[in-house]
Amino acid sequence: MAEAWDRVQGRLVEARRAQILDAATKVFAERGFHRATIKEIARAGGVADGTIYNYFDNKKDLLIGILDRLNESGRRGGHFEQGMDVDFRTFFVAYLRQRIHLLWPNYEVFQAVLPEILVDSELRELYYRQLVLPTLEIAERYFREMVKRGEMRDVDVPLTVRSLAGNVLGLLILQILGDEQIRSRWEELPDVLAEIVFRGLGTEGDRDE
Amino acid sequence: MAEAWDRVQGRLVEARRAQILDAATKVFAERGFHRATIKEIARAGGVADGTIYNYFDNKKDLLIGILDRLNESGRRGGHFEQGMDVDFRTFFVAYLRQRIHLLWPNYEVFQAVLPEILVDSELRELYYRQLVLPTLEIAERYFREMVKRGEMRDVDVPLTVRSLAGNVLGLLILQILGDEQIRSRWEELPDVLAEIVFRGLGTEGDRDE
Amino acid sequence: MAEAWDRVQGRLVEARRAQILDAATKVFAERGFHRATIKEIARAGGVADGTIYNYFDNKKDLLIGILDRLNESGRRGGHFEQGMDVDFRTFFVAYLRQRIHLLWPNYEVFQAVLPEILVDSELRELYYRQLVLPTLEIAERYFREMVKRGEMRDVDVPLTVRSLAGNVLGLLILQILGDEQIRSRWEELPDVLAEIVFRGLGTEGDRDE
Amino acid sequence: MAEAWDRVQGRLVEARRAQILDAATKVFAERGFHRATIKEIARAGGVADGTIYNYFDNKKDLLIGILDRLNESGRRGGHFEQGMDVDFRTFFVAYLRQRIHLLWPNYEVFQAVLPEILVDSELRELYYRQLVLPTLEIAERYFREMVKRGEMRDVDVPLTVRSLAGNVLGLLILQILGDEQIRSRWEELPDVLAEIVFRGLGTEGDRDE
DNA sequence: AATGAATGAGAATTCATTCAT
DNA sequence: TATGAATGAATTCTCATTCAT
Repeated sequence: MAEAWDRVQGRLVEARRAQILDAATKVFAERGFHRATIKEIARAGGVADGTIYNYFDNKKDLLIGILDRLNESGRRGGHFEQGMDVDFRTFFVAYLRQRIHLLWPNYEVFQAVLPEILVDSELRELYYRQLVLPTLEIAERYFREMVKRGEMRDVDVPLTVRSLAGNVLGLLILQILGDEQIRSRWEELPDVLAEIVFRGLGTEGDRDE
Repeated sequence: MAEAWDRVQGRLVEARRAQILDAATKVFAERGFHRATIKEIARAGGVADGTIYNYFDNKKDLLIGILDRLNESGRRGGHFEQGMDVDFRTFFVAYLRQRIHLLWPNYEVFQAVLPEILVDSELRELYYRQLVLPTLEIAERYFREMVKRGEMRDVDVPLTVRSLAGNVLGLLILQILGDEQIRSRWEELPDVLAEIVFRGLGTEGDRDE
Repeated sequence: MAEAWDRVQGRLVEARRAQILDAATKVFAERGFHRATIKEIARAGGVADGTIYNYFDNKKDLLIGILDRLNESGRRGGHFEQGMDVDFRTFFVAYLRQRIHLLWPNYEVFQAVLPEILVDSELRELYYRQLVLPTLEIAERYFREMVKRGEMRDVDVPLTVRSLAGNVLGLLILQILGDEQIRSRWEELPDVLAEIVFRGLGTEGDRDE
Repeated sequence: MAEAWDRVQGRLVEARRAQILDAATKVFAERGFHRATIKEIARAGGVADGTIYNYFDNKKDLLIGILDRLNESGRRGGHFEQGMDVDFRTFFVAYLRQRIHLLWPNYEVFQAVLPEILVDSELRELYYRQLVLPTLEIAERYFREMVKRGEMRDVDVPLTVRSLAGNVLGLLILQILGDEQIRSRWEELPDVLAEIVFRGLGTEGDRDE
């Protein structure tokens, strides 16, 4: 009995937390972390100011909450492990497509979270360790495997992986900055990136060096 | 006479503005725009709080001042126009190297400025229009010329250019996030990027499609 | 139920507003609008600084609040309409007495409010339109009626009315300036004013022109 | 020699003081004492901020300077002493006319000075003792003489004098408040006031009581 | 658990005054 | 004497957080 009650309670608490985090994400994205006020978030979430503090310790904790959800949704997204079976290029395009379709429709979450991450060393570490570094490491392992299998040239794996990750991150920022091309054509990005990465920019002559 | 005096005055004003902007850059990078207080900046710059307001209208104006300096130093940096004579790859690596050597030692300026840019639509537009878009457009013109000359494949110029710009921007952010690899090996980035872009990741087989 | 609660809330809000306005009136009168600080007003009202801003938008809004109360208390005061039945002089003295007994014990409110009104064009208009002009216009209508009825000479109604209003206003200012005679004998003012206005200063001879 | 030099110096100093006080009067009238800044006054007077402090101790001293000039110009204006020869009513109208023609064209000076006088007890006393009280006392003496000579009824001299002074003061304030009637018809005021004061408002019947 | 009024620390900004030139 | 840059005390206002109901 008590267990069942606890489970119901837990659900309610989770629902309320989610409701508040949704509101916080929205308001942070629109106004930025510092300009956003607890009052605004409370109103957006349909609760009272004080209620937020029943679920989160303080304002920054809301940001951490958003990061945690990002973390989870990242975990649920496709991973490099699944790409061991198909050939490299096929998988690479599929992975890029999946990532970009995960990021772009939610770029506001990043707009909400990234500025404060860049500014707060605690958040910076949290984000880097929990989200960025794991992804980089998985990619590195996958790339090394690909090199071993002869599906990829013997590139500098760490920097190459960072270049690719940075590429996506940088394009996301151009999107946030309001670039019209990216805003309207982001769905073409996976193919263009794959094209650059696999065929390079140069004409045939360049390949001979 | 009066002219000479005006010139001396102008120098003094410029020197004082620079002194304050240096301090602001430092403090913004360390603490973020919002956490940074005018008092801190004043102390860091060795002036009184009020003195800052003799040179800048308000706190945000300091950020705009930093952006303006960025704009100028960007103008002084090498440009694509200069690359019309040498072959594409040679120029590309040279250009990347120059850019990265301009950005990396000053990545704190970006750490100071970028978060607030992402959050403030006025700054966002200012930064995008004055710094990002012009660079993109010059690069596009250069790329089109290279395609016409047959030195580059007939790629999607706008998205390709944005991919490359985004790549650098994203790597800069990984640096800000504290990535150890980039922090210690950033000087190798131009060559690695060029390698990816010109030779691609794939083995010979990929090139035949 | 909800209604009842709203009513209770409304009462509490009104009480708190009144409490703050009382404090503001006191401090403004003692120190003047500009020298008065929010801190002083808060302390005088027994609330925290921030609480004031839960009830008023800004410092000037406090002054407007005081004016509004003045407006209301003015409305509750006796009016010329009530004087249509009795003869002119009887009513005039009664009206003067009532007005002066309303103003003098609260001359501090005017000391609080008038200086800033004279200086701020927005307040000036607010005060003139909401308090002065309506009174002048009602008086004008009444005077015209009295002229028509033959109870008053055919005087220049607008300027006469302004002269009488100005007379009271000017005496109030002499009171504020600390004039000892007025301070100690203000209760005699209605009769003295009526005497001047009805019998004039001159001896019988003057009346024949 | 030294004397002549001193005299020239004195003139220069007086001229500079006047120049600054003119500027201060203008700016105080436009913006009010507190909103007016030394910078504005300096600019309006064509001098540097610091120069003002070579002639006046502080900001309030500017106001006292304005009051002193008012005092002097008041002394130069016509006085009750001159009215001993002509009959009361003739003199009264002439005096009112002269006063009003002195005050109205310079009502801005009062707008500059009065609000702060009402608020600052030191200025209040200064103004009252140096300007108001002397005038009241001279008028009282004159009125008593008129009563003695049988040219005036045996009125309550102190309050009557204050009523008349207050009348003018109050009308001046209605002018400052922007009353259209007074603004456009102020030149008629002396006659209207005299009419009220000498003939009263009532019809013949009232005079018999 | 939810509420939202009250709190007061903290920050940006203003501006009278000083003083080195 | 005139200047005007520098100063920093003082003030308004904001808003995260608390807590009595």
